[in-house]
Amino acid sequence: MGEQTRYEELIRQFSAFGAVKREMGRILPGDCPSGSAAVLTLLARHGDMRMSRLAELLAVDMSVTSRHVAHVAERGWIERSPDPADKRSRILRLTPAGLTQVDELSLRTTRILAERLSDWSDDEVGQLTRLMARLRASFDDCRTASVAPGTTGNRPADLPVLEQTTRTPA
Amino acid sequence: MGEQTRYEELIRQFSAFGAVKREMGRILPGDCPSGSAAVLTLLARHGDMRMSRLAELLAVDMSVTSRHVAHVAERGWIERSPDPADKRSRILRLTPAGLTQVDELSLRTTRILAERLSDWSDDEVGQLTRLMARLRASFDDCRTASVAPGTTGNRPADLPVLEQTTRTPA
DNA sequence: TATTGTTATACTCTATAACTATA
DNA sequence: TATAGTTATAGAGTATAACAATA
Repeated sequence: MGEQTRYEELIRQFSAFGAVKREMGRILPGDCPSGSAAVLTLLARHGDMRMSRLAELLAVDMSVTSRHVAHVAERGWIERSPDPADKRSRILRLTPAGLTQVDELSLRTTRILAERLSDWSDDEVGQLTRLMARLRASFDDCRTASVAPGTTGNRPADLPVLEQTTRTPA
Repeated sequence: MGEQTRYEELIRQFSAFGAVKREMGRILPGDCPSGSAAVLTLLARHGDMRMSRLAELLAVDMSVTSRHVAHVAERGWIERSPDPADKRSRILRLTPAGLTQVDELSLRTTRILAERLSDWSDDEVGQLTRLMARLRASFDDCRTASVAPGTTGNRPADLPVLEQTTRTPA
């Protein structure tokens, strides 16, 4: 029973998180919605990559990735060059203009967080970051585990090996 | 510089949280999408209320609330009775069928969390819950603060007075 | 035959604005 | 005149399925 209640409270916070997400979205540049911002940010962090890898990092279907990528390509923020190793694939690369856009995004999001979380300690920000990373990992693990061994399921490839802190992954 | 990096990592987790949200959404009943589920859950938790109060708790525009409410009303999960005190308003109340639906939702969401978070300690679940609640409060506070004093901005009325733990709200 | 990527279609959530009824 | 709520419209994100090109 206590377990049930505990999860229900967590679920309520999941639902309420949408308000935070929307608030963050409001400060984005007009022609760079959250989908585009995610593409640019991941390319800046992980470097050049193929569509399929980006879809994996975004954890969305490749059709969705394709649309986001088309949007940022139209604005000159990325280039799509053919992959010499596999002519079906395209290599995505951030352009100088794209890098500028990434800096702008970083500036805006950092600014709003610094404002909203002004009374949070460094440790608290770190705790939330770590727990949310672990939450995603917990969901990813289950997904890959149920995809059937051998299949190319989505891996939590973005996770920079964050310590599991209190517990070992069993 | 370290502050910038810290926030950027948190933002990345915000973005990645969408995958968790979508995964949770997949296990909902076909005719009860997340918007409807949120309405039912809030009514079960807080009791009868008016549209405006529900919009406040959902932290979305009342036009959005109106649509969600219409959806659950069409399915017989809630009743809308006129407010004797103000004929413009309607009082929303969960029906027995609505309560059954809430139980079903609770069952499904609790089950998936118990599965995915099987290796989380009670303390870790509590920490994440508390930090996400505080995150929302931090964003809500700023919003009400900038709405201009006296205006009816959205209050964090859902927050069950969770302890601010490490720090006092200043 | 399987995989990479694109496109068409459809659904959900959201906000803005116009509108009705009541305060 | 201001507020509670509804509805119309538009924009963003996502998934499924059909399709093209290549492996």
